[in-house]
Amino acid sequence: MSQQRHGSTPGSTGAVPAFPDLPEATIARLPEYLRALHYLSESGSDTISSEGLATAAGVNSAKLRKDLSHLGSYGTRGVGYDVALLIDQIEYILGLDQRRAVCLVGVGNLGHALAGYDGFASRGFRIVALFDADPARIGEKINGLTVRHIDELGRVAAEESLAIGVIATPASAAQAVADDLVAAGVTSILNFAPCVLTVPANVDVRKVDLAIELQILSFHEHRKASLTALPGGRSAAGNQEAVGS
Amino acid sequence: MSQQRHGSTPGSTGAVPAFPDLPEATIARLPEYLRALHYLSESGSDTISSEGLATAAGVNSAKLRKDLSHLGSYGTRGVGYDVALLIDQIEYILGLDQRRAVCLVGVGNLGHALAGYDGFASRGFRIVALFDADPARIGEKINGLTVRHIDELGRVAAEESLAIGVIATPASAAQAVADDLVAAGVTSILNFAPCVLTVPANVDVRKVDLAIELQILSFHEHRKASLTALPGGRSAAGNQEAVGS
DNA sequence: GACTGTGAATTGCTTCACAGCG
DNA sequence: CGCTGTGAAGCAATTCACAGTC
Repeated sequence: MSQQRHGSTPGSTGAVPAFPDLPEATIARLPEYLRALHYLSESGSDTISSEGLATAAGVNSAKLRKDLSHLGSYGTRGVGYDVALLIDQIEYILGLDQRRAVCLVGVGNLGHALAGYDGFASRGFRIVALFDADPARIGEKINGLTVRHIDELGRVAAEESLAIGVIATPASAAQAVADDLVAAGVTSILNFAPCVLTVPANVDVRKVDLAIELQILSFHEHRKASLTALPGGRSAAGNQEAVGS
Repeated sequence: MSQQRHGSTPGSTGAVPAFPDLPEATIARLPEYLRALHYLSESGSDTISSEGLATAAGVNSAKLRKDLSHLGSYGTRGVGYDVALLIDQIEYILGLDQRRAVCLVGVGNLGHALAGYDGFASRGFRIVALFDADPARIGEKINGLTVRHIDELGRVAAEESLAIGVIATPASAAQAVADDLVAAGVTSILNFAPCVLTVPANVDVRKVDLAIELQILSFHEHRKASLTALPGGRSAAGNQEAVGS
């Protein structure tokens, strides 16, 4: 797949494709651009302007251009971006061409839904194993995968070169599961349990807390209500915010 | 991203408790502080230092103190914060004392899980209605609620003073559902569908895209892999990031 | 002495505005 | 002429460091 130069690390001797040093905020938006690009691609667009792509991704065009400029120069002045080329570039940067193996721990209410979510498979990931600690759940089949006991994690991780784990257990179990994942060599964790995880410095954790998202909206409701109660009732708009840090 | 400030309008005459003008970043962290405080409260702590609370919430103490200072002065120098008092304050600011009514549209795979998620009920919300467009799903009972046809949304919204809606439909249906919600008077939307929604300026949208979270982790995996392949193998740590904008 | 609250310094992100290219 | 790529300006969030308070 792609060749690639830019963003060489200070001491890089240039043999290995040095990894571009992207701002976190940009990284968090690349997946959204990718989604928009796939959509445009399916709609038959071969090229797209920064303005058009920005609209499809819900950002403004200056931000989009700056973000993409960090990846290198993949646009054509006077024309726009080549949709297919940009898709390849972003997928390469995100490491999606590798179809990473993901395991899911905790097959309760939410875990069940995640195990059956086809968005993972269609967007670059393979769920390769489901784990739970509850004996009653072991052996259950979900979407072609059998739920195994958490003790088997180490063995499966070795076989599948698991790098990403998803935690969908209750908060009380999450830290122990995170420890198990780390011990099994997992270096990225997506945590749905409402708690903070402690992990070694080389492990990345992202947290999604559904109640927190609602609470943030609740704040804005509260604010809007108190504003309309006031004299200068401006139409007072907050708007589309995407999750990401 | 929300453009546009909140907070007291220039001419506010101050009769109504003017709404504090909090930075977005602070707002997004308040729910996490609240969760940590409830945890500490259950563990029997009556007071907590900024250091202790920061650790429990996964942030550093300077940030926490600055965040809380925006709410007013609820700490005692030399001692720390009163846990119960701070819980009340944050719940008030977030508008959680009102136990807001929430409806959920789309009772598929993910919607099912959300409907059954007790974290909503336990953290300030009442799910009061479930909707779907698929006739086969109408009438189904989940967690004591009956799935209704989306056409009933307007009537239910009026009865329950619905302000928040959750969209868990496929992307193809999401915009139409958003339009219906807006028409029914909903002014805050939590969107799980992988697409950008267009809504009036007074409506807030937050988006959660599960595949995007994994893709961000995938990027970090890719980066870590390419770094360890390089000479100066720094221990290269990114770490705990919470979702929020 | 311990710990909060906060100005000042810093870092990072976004937006502007335009030069440069196709 | 249209549109990208980017320095420079502007803004927001984080961190520092310490004065103020209990």
